[in-house]
Amino acid sequence: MISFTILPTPVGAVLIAKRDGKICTVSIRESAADLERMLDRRFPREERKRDDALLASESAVVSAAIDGGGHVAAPPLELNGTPFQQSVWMELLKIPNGATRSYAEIARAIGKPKSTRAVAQACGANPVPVLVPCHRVIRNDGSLGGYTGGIHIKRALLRAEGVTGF
DNA sequence: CCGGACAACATAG
DNA sequence: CTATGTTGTCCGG
Repeated sequence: MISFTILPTPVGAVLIAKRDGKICTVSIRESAADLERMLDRRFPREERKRDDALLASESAVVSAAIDGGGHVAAPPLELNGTPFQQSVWMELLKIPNGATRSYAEIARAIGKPKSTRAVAQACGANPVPVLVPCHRVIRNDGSLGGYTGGIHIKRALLRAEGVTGF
């Protein structure tokens, strides 16, 4: 059973889904309809129910994070993935609000300095964007790199955190 | 500065 | 096994 909520934000419609008391998905799309479709793909044959009240506190955290300045502790996350992906996501959680890292730095941090590109893939596979700050990972040369759903979202998130120079 | 070639690697199909 | 990608480095223009 998946409980979810949808909230409007400056970067688009955001869906937050919870299962067994932990956040399993955060998704940013143009419209609520796109989000519903995303749920169909990611959780086929899984009972889903919208419950805004249940996800009220999480909504506040995500909204604060998107607007910047939010410093509420991240809620429990359900991070299912390969061992490699999990190590990358754990590393991303260590990046302070307003700071950035390069893909190469993350690769070094997890002990696999040559896996920079694989790190980028793991970022793209992050099921919980915003809460796991994959948007704080940029290129070595200072350019933004890419972002699932569009770099405009990545730009907006970074700018909201006060990151400059891009 | 800009484009092209290529190395390196986890994942998906 | 092959293709791909949120990279990085090197080499010519």
